[in-house]
Amino acid sequence: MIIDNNLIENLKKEQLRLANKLNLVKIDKTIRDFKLIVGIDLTFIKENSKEKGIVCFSILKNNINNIKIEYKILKKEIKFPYIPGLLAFREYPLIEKLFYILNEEYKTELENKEVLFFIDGHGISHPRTLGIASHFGVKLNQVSIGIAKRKLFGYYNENNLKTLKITELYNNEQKEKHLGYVINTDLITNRKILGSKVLFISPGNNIDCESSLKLFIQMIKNYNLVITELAHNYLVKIKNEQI
DNA sequence: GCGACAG
DNA sequence: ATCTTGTCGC
Ligand SMILES: [Mg+2]
Repeated sequence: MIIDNNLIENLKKEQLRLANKLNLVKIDKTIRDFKLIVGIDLTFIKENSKEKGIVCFSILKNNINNIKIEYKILKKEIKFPYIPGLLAFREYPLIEKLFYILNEEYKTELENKEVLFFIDGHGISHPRTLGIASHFGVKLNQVSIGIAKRKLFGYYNENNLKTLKITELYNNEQKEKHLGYVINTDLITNRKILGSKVLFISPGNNIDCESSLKLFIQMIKNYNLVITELAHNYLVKIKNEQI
């Protein structure tokens, strides 16, 4: 696929248009109040000299005294390249397809926003406050949070991260806009998460920074897992199996 | 012009 | 993200 500057500019405008619809609000619910927690990640393969993406939803079903995890995957050709800041245009179309399959099974829960989505990538911690987690949350009007392993955009205090194991991420040195948090995984667990010692947590949509952090930590404390990591590991597994 | 730059 | 051998640490 050939990407000219004109297309890039139009896609950036599309991001600004979607960013106007962001709804960054406090959520008083705890992690246990959500019927489902869904982790989203993708992997890529070459098949018949075509690049294909495989998306995985890891779905934690939180019934009373009964926690179950199931997986859904979908494979499709991907034509759009990876461009920093435009990740959603590569990965979101496939995510959306699997979302509509999920919607057949959990229509009510999704309509009532009783599903919490964690997406591998940034939320509002993005040059136009529209990382893939926000793109997803705005287009589908769902509650979403971004979990990224590396910084894309913003400023934070390295010393605070080192000493406090957590620090806030802002759009600039003047701290005009709070975009999320940078966490050293030592804060919550003694292991790396998704192969990383540092994670960037930011709101996708229908949630604010503080609630995003709260629910992320509650997920780890209550269920002893990071849901996007389950999706990631599942993809690694099926990739190794099919040869 | 140069560095930064999710997955 | 993917490719990919040896190598370091528990
Ligand atoms: Mg990923």
